[in-house]
Amino acid sequence: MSRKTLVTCGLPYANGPAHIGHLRTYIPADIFVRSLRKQGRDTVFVCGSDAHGTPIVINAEELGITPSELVEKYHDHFDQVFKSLDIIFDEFGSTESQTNHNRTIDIVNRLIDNDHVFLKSIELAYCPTCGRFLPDRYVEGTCPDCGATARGDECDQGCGKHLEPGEILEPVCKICRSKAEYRVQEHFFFRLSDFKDFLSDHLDKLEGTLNARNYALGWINNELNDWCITRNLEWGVRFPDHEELVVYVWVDAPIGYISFTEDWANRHGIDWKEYWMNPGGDTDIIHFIGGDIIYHHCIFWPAMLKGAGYTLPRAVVASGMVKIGDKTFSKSRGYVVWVNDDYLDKGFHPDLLRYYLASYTSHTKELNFSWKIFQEKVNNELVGTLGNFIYRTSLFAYKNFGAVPDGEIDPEVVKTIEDAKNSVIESFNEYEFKKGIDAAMSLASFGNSYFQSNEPWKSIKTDAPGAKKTIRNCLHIVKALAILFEPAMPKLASEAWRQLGMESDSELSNTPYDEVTVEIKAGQTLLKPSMLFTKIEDSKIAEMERSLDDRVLMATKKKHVSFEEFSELDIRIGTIVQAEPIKKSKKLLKLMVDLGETKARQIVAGIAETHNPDDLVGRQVAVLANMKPAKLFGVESRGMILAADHDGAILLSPERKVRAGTCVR
RNA sequence: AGCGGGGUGGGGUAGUCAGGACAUCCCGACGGGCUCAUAACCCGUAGACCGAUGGUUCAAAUCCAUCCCCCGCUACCA
Repeated sequence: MSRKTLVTCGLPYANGPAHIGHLRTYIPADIFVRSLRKQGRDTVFVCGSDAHGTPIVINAEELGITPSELVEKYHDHFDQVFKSLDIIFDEFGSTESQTNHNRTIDIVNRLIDNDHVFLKSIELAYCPTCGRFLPDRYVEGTCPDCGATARGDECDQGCGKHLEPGEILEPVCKICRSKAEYRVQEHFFFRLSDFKDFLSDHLDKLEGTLNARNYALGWINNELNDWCITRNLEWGVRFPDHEELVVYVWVDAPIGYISFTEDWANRHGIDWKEYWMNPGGDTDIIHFIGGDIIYHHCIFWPAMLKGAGYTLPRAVVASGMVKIGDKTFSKSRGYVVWVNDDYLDKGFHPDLLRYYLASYTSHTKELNFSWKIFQEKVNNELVGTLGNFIYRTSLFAYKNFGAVPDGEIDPEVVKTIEDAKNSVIESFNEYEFKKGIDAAMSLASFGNSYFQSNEPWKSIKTDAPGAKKTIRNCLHIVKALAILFEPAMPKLASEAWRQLGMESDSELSNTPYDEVTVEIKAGQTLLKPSMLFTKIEDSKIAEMERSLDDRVLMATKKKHVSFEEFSELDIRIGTIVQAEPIKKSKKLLKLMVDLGETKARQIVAGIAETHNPDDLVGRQVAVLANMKPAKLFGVESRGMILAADHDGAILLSPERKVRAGTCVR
């Protein structure tokens, strides 16, 4: 009896649509699952919506709907997107479900019973203006450790450390921007510090990608802070016996992995405990996640499972982030490619995106999305190499024979297919998706080469049996290609399979890898071949690039201002009378500027990288004189020097010398 | 300045954890071939002292140390 495998994907947060960054995790996970099944492994694949947490509450409030309605909307959206891309979960649930609530309560109770939870009074940020406690990401302030601006429950911009409520200094309410205050509250804590030795052990054995393990190992060398696991919120899973508290979203979210398995198992009359309450049993749990939630999956989650007596994951596979034009994805700045609006709705085939995302670079590396490279990969690799080989072979066979001709299968072909198969299996099993796809692609290259060197178009006129043999070999390779490419491109591989006259489409996904060694049946009727892959036109790519540019432009576009509003700005010409660097600062200069006032103004300007202080003295520049005074590097600045912003600062000067203090309008 | 991610032929990228013989693949350049195929495909040529320096080793892109540069976020770009 073979081992059972449970594969999970990090839960999409149900408060916004899917972008291609999400897919970096889900597509490889789906490839992995399909590949396991092709090896005959008993595999379950679950995922679901992350439904709780404050952002959903706030978002729903703004839309005038209930959190539940909002969650349902995006849950359906993700469900549709995943299906469109052939990412097929056995269960796609929601952490809002009753099963998840029950499971969460069970685990929390077990943690309490096992003495891993304690009560403590802490100070919590409370916004007097909004009239509510501000959990997590609605508090902004300073990280107590590194001094960077920290938001939410982690110092996301600075040291990356997880922060407890109340740790952030100088809290500000992010919703209304007013100053928050700390109030004392009683909350429950999970004693993570108890698990240090256990985690050290666990991480040693943890499989998956190195980025996940190394990141986590780095953490457990430091002090492990206990986690506050309750929040003052209405929306979420009620903490046992405490009506006013809800468990922290990072407690009930991963528990979704369990409850989704439960729901799936119950539907199929299977005991879910075989997967989750059977430590040391014959089940492997593998988590696919984005690189941004490694801490939660490698530290917090295993400790929780251990503390509650559940089965631990065997592997954590963390994907690299997706960027656009070297910029981090950002909705607000327009750097985003939506799966529906920008891809599927534009008529692109889902398999092309699957191929591109999985084969562009290593799974753990950053992927810089580019329409241009997407086009290159599709046109050269998919169309030029794979598509062309399949098409030239099928068409030649169909036109000349109408069926699979007879002829001996070449030992060289057998060997090459066997090697490709082994390489594909091994690579996918090691989460090396690019490597696996490249191995399959090199079989297509071999096919082209084989076709070319055997010249069946010549031999058919002089040596019919020779031509038949060549074509049967090529068709045999096509069959192997369909099988090997099915995990990465299920739809197109199935189409190739169908055109070969193999059994029905749906069966390709159940066809084991080993089928590649079974010789294609001579005499099998071939269907009229059609082109599987078509080139993407330059104009289409130009259109996509333009729409991305437009979005960035829209995002940075400023609103109209009235003349009155403009008049609020006091812009004047000033003469620089003194300039000196600010110590310890690379970019800043301290300037004294004559604005026609009795005393020169002290202004700090970020132009040190482009301008030499000595060259500035005597120059006239445009100055925003009523800029609110601020301290930079401890130096007061009372104004702002205006400059064109292009590869550094290009100062604005009047056409000819004017009196200092002359108004600009 | 802090944190994170990178520096491999003209562009992109593999290989770095487990060090080894001509450094991978895609594009681009150049030359040839072929015509079954989606001007495709096949063959060949040129092009990289693997960011720098030092170390470990019989052997380093790969391990160690130091440094430089680029990108992202943040900070002090007022």
